[in-house]
Amino acid sequence: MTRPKDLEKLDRTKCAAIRVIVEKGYHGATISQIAKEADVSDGYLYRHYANKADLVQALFVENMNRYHELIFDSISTDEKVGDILLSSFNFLAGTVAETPEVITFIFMMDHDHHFDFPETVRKNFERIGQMLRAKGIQMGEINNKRTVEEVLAITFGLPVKMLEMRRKNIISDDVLNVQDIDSMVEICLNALK
Amino acid sequence: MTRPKDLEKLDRTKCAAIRVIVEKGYHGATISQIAKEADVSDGYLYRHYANKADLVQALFVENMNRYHELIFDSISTDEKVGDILLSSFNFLAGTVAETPEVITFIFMMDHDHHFDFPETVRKNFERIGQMLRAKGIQMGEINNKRTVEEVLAITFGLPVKMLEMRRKNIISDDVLNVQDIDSMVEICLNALK
Amino acid sequence: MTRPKDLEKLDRTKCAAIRVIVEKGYHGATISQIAKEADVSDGYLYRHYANKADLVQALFVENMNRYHELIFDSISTDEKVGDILLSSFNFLAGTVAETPEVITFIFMMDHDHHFDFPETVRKNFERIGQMLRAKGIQMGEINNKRTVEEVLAITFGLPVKMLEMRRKNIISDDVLNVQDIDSMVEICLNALK
Amino acid sequence: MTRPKDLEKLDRTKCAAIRVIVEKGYHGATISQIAKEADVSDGYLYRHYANKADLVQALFVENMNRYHELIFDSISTDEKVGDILLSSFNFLAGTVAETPEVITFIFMMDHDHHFDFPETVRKNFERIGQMLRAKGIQMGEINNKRTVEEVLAITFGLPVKMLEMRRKNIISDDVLNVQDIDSMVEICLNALK
DNA sequence: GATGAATGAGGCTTCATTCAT
DNA sequence: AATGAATGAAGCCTCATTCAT
Repeated sequence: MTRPKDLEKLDRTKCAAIRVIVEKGYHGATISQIAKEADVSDGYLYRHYANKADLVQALFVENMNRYHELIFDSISTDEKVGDILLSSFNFLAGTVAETPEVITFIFMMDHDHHFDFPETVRKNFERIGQMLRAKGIQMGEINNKRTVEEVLAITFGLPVKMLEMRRKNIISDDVLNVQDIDSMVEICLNALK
Repeated sequence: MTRPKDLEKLDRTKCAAIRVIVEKGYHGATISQIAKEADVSDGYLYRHYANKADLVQALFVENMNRYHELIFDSISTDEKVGDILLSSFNFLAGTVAETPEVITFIFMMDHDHHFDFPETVRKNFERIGQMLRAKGIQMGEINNKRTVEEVLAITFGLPVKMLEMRRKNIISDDVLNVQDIDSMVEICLNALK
Repeated sequence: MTRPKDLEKLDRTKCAAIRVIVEKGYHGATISQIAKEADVSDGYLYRHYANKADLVQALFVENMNRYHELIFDSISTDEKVGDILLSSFNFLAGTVAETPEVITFIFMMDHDHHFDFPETVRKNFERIGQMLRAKGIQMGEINNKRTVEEVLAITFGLPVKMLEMRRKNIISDDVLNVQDIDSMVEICLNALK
Repeated sequence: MTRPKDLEKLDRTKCAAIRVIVEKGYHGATISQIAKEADVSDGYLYRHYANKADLVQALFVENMNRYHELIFDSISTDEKVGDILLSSFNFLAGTVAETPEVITFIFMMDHDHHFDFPETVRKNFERIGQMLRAKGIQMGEINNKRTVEEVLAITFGLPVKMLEMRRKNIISDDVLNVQDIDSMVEICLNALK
């Protein structure tokens, strides 16, 4: 698509898109409302994304990549899986604190059965699962009975689910604190054994 | 009193609704297609449900209640949390085998941020969480540091996430077998400690 | 598409469609304006035609078939090509007098390079050309050097062009009279020799 | 004074415009695509033509004038209508061979009911019709019963129709050869008698 | 009760045109 | 003069909902 002349304008649009999608859902969010909230014309969106689906895909990939880069970094520097989980959960908690819409947006798309999950993101997930499992087994943190699938469900799916439950106020609606994060790490490490 | 003939008709409609919603998503599913698949008129749906959202709510509540009843039964008869989890996972696996759409439907609605989660279902979840936690602590299966929220995330959210990952073929696409279920029980019990 | 309950309503819509298309052109004509002129909802059109292009195709086929049926009838009853041409031109002139939009509509579509000319209509044209040529050669009215293509250009294209020139007021804007028709027959017969 | 460089640029634009319009139709052709194909900016077009309609008008007039000049030349030098028709058809056939888009473009505009036919072109046509008729009657080639309208329909409309039928592959899709041209002259002369 | 034809608001998307650079 | 990013009006089409039969 077209290279934006005004980067701030495109950023405004991306934020507005995520905000509106989180508020109204993928189908509930309209291009017009996103444009309006970003103080941009409807047509502007189509100069940067081919269509609504493409816009959402791009936002998803961009934000997932940010998270996956952090995980890859952590995997390459940290010795123990516990430390990697700590980095991961801190990142998630930090994002929840700063831009909660972004995390919710990721959750929404991740759980939307009709969202076309991008292959690159899927591949990164698989690699992370394999690397975590290998390192965990080596360091005695993961039972080698655990499959890659289970490792991912425990280390990504479970925390995500807990954040989502918070957001939905199913039980409590407090913000995540340090103790919550330690608790999540402990739970995950237990589950992996 | 509903006549048998009519009950069969309504059942056809419910099944068609779940089938179409799972296939196309909430917004992708149209009243016309549901009616067509059920061999029923569009108007018929509006004689039983106020509107599309109401139809989905009713289907969700009906199916969740079926599951919650089983859990309540299990809680009142089984001694250990491990046995309750086994019942729960067997029920889920059985439903996946018989009518996979139903489980997928539940997942979809549970994760749809814009689905108006029914209060009765929420209440049941909370009670189940409290009862499981109490029993688990009493039987030495659950660390009393675990909150109700965490107990629910571990015993319901995690297995659900794993079933969903299977369905999405993130890592593997085999059907759940006995070993998978035992594995899930083990993971959950570990996580609860 | 759906069988109409109200035939008069569908007719109103067809007439309005042709009227608006002739007035504004295919692209200039909007579904909304057609619906408005027919005193019908926008959605009504989509219950009978898949989309705008389909609507136009259907109208074209319907009207061309009416003309082609007359020609086939005339071919099977009349001895001479001159008589067939007379029938044809009288039909065209009659239609111009009663519902001039219909003829103009046909002309417009026939000359629109981007109109997807229906195969059935094309086939009928080809058959008519072959039959006319055969009969004309047999009756000594057509030089057997004339190809089917030329016969069609002379017997259909030329009169159509003349009607169109009238409509465009290139030279004169009178209505066609008996003398004009005789003149057209004479010109065509000369050209075919 | 326009600079050579700029003239070449404008020519590129004109050719691209005709090419794209022929390929996509008037409404299907977008200013952006024309500009892109001409390797020119969108805005450039608006520095030479007031708007899209004006661009098309100008292209039409320019090309029609080229044709009409030839006809006027031929009328002033050739004795017989048959020779003028030969010149005309040779010119048309030559253009079809060299730049078929130009002829198709003329056809398209000539038959587009919503193209605002330029008065100057209309006037030239009328004059040509009158001159041809006068000369034809004087030389015994045209029956004086033929109106100007008919003369034009026969000498311009009919050949144009035949070229168009070729292009549409209604019957045959060969290129025009010398024999076809002779045939067209013969048909026209017959029709004029 | 049941039907399904009809409605029309509202969504996505296109593209001629403008104007700051 | 030339550019091309940005605009926003307007079009096509969908589909939840209604209501006369």
